[in-house]
Amino acid sequence: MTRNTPDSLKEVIRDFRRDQVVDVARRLFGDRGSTDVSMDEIAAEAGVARSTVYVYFANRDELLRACLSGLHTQLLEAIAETWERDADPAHRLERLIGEMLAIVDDNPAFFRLALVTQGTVSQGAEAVGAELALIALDIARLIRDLFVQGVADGLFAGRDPDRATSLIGQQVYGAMSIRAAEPLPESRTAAAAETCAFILRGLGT
Amino acid sequence: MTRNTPDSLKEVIRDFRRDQVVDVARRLFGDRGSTDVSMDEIAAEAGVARSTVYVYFANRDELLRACLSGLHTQLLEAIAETWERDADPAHRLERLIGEMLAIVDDNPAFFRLALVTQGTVSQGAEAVGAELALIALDIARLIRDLFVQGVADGLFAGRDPDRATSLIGQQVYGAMSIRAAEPLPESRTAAAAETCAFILRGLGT
DNA sequence: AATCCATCGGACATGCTGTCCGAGATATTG
DNA sequence: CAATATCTCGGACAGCATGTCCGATGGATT
Repeated sequence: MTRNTPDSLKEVIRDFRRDQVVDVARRLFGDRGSTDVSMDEIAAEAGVARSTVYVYFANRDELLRACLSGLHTQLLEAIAETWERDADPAHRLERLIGEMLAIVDDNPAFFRLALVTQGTVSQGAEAVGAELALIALDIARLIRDLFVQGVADGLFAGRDPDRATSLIGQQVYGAMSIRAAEPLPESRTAAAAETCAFILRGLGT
Repeated sequence: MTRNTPDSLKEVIRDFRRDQVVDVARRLFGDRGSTDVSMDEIAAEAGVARSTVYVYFANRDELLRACLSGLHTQLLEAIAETWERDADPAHRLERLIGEMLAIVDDNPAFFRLALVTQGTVSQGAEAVGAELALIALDIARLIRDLFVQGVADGLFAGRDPDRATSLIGQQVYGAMSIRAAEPLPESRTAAAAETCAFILRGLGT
């Protein structure tokens, strides 16, 4: 048992330390565009001993998972912020796409990495895959709600919401992936508008 | 210099041996849904010594590249076969999408792997990325031609072909990626028809 | 002053990659 | 048959990374 420090404070400290390492790792992964960074290097860059990293993360995969988890919250926060501000489905869709693309632009290399890791490329990335699946689920839910509302508003033609969600999701997913791979992507707002218009035409009344 | 065997024959033999190993590797990668298979294992499964594998492939990455290269030719052959058979752009598009999805269905795990590797997840996967980029370029060219022809036929609204290609590519890319991740994808022809119809509406006149 | 605790730094076992080389098998050629 | 070229094998080896472990250190608490 801890003598003096209450457990809650201990957890705060722990989280702080973890974040410290995660930030460094994410930067290195992103810079290099690859998870191929040794734990030695991460530890050195973070200014801690390698063994200390293992105090906070059971292994490499858990560290990677923590990096992606940050992406998740970052995305959800960005969307939530603008979600309530505009009730019009068309605008919401455009905003949603814009925010997603913003995440990509924020760190293309790391995003590419995120997509990549989903497919389980390196050893035991199931945990990472699960993390990504959560994000995808959240987004899919948002898109589905948006579509249903759009149908009610007469913006979209009435069809199976799940199929529509799938089509929209495909387009957005593709747009993000391709943007992440592009060396010099076009203007984000233009790209978002274009993609949004395409979807509206494709599913419109 | 070779005494008896002509160089061309030597190359045939070499290619045959290479294919032998590539087939095994592709199967193992696919089965496991990960490139995390040791060279030992691949060699053992192929029934050759590990050192022999290194006679035919300089390193792991080259082996991986060879695996993806097979995917490339497989895809191009499948498309070429049906490409000339139908001149109508709408049908061509549906065929194209159908063929792409067929590739995915053929070995979802390996295709996921291919997508994944593109992003350079493991050490020195630039070569692999280049291989994938070639495929993407080929497909993009096909799509672009298709679009231009479609505009001439009055099927598509006239707009910047590059942007249109990008939008179509995004949709197809997304459809493939998501299908590869789906445990139980819907009927391939239905999916292809749906995606094609969506694109036609989105870009139609 | 005594004690706790996070961190350090390094040793260690394990596993994989890529290199190298001698031994043996096989087929070709004179 | 004998000589030779060529392929493959199997194992040794160095290098590097991961993950575990533990004694030493130094700062903070009581």
